[in-house]
Amino acid sequence: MDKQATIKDIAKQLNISISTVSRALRNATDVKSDTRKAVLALAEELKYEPNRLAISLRERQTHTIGVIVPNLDYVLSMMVRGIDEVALEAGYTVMVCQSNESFGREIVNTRRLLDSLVDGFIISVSSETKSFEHFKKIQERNLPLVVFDRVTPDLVAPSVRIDNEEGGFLATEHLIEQGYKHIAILAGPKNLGISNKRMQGYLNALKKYKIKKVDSLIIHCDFNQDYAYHATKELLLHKKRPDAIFAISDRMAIGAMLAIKEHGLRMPEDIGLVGFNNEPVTVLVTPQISSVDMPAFELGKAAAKLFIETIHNTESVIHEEIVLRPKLLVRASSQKIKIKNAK
Amino acid sequence: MDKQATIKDIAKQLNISISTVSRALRNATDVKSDTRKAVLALAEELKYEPNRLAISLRERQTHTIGVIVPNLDYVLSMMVRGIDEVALEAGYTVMVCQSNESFGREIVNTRRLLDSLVDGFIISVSSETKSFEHFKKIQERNLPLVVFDRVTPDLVAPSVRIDNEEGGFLATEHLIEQGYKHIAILAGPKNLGISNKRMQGYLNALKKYKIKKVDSLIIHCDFNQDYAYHATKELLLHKKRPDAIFAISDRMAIGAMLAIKEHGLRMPEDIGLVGFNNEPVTVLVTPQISSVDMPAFELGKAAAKLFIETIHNTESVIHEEIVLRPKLLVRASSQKIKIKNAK
DNA sequence: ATAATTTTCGGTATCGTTGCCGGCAAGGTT
DNA sequence: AACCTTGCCGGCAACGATACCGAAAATTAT
Repeated sequence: MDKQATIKDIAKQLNISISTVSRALRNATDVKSDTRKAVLALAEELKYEPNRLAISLRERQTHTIGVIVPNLDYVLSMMVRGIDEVALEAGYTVMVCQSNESFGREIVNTRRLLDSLVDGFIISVSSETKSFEHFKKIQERNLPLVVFDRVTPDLVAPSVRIDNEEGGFLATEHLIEQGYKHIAILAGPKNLGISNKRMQGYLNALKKYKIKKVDSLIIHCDFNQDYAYHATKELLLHKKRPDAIFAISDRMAIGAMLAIKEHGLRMPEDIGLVGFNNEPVTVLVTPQISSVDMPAFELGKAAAKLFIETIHNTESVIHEEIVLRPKLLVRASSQKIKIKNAK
Repeated sequence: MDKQATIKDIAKQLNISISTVSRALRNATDVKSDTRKAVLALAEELKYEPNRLAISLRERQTHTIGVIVPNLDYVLSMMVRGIDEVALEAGYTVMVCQSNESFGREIVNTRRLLDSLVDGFIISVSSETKSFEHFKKIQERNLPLVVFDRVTPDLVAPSVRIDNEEGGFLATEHLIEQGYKHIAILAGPKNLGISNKRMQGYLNALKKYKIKKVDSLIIHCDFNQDYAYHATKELLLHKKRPDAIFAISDRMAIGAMLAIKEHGLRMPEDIGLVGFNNEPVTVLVTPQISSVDMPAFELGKAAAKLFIETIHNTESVIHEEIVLRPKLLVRASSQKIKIKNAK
């Protein structure tokens, strides 16, 4: 049972030609119904399965999508699940690679997937990435490339993301409405578009409410809990410490929360906190953390749909840009003004 | 630039035969150094890349590993990262599929990966799975199959896991030593081996300390937070409620914690709690949850190493079984006896 | 019965690559 | 000078499948 049966085995056993067998298995025409029956019966018996490699080699497509993500945290793994869902439905298999937020690893992954002859890419770029040559190589080969979540203007491609600017705005406006005056922002690396957009929303909100932007309240640090923790500790030592923090990810919000607690401050009374992504952990900690909800699963599905669409319109290059709207979920960490008539 | 250059293009341009080009590119022997130089130069210029499909078709192997996991939560995504790490190093690319804890989905995934002609599988079975025919199909084709984390005796294959029995024992013994008397266990579905093993450890500890097993303290529920929450709520309504709970996963421990808090009980004074996996969330909640540490990344690496080993020893069927040892991390949720001279 | 048509099938090329074999020329050995 | 080695290269087959073309067989028309 070691070797898989091939079309040739069937042909030999039935004493007919290979081409006839092939036709009997796929094409409806050009084959007598008796022979077809015989072929199908034997194929069943031998557990014949067409060899995808051979077909792929001929057709020059593998029905495989290369997906590169910076990591597989809660949000991204939800997105991948969305991608998977749609891709499977459309007859595609997904190869997921993690870049671990490393530029070098991203290049290796791209190369590997190109080698594997995937039919195209769905990508979320690493936070370390500042050059996009490796992705442009994909486009030079005329392979479809969809960017999701972490979108950047440096890479022109169909994309799916949420409106990060609006998300940042919602979070900040909410803090302002709650009466916070000195609102800090924990942003990511300066080259990370997603971070810049959220910060732009933050700035827009300040402007709308005529609050002066204070540079020392704008912190750039790595996109993770530890850095956020240390950045917040420093922030709280300022002579005029912030009375609210908008962290552009929940991971960072958690880091901030730990620092705040260590500093003996109460949330939301002494300091307000809003995160981003609405990860499940936000409702597990005390106080629960307000967060901008990210429709991750839907976003993944949209990305895969856009990919399928792109691959079917190989001729007309479309550069669609899908933008989903985020919404703010207010929780204890930022609700200073108690609601009187709560439902 | 649409089509990738092939060996044939090089041959034509240099007016030499295809085989010579092939030899120039790989084999060191049998080709004049002048011609080799010319070939390499032209290959460089045309950005020649060997077509993996053609090679795979010939060699009958794709250098791809199919990985099927029930989900991509923290623990599993760490394991996948470990697998990825080792696989990449060894020249393999990984295709990750999520079964979403669904039996049907697992079958579809297996079939897809078999179709894609992966060289073998590294699998963690879904909690819903009771029949293993789809996996046995893999073995019938003589493809290497390594099972990790969720191992089951129904599927004979090389495997990597932690000693779940020991983990369960450590957790339970610790609770006993802290003076808890009525220790409940939140276990998973009855067909989930990983759960049964941890429960066996729990029973072993009870036996060692001559504590009678009470059936009403043994709860089977689905492997997630919600079910654990509801199960715990019920548990706490018993006339003789438990004074400690061992949850066989941190997710379930979180569910239990929520129910405990809602019930107005204090941890660790009124009730002790120990989880399993040592997910980061355990130190974010209040009180911090004691947990049995799972060396997830290492386990993933070990699984991939075992896979590589298996694939290189195709002749001698090895059924190695690697067991990593867990260790207990004691935190506030279960530390009733305060340590006097803490460091 | 013969011609015209339709059905059914086999042969061949192709996808891109490599392994095997055989051939030819240059150089070395008796 | 006849033989043998070695270096270098091209042709062919094969991996598994399908598309295309033309031919044989079967059917229909004349």
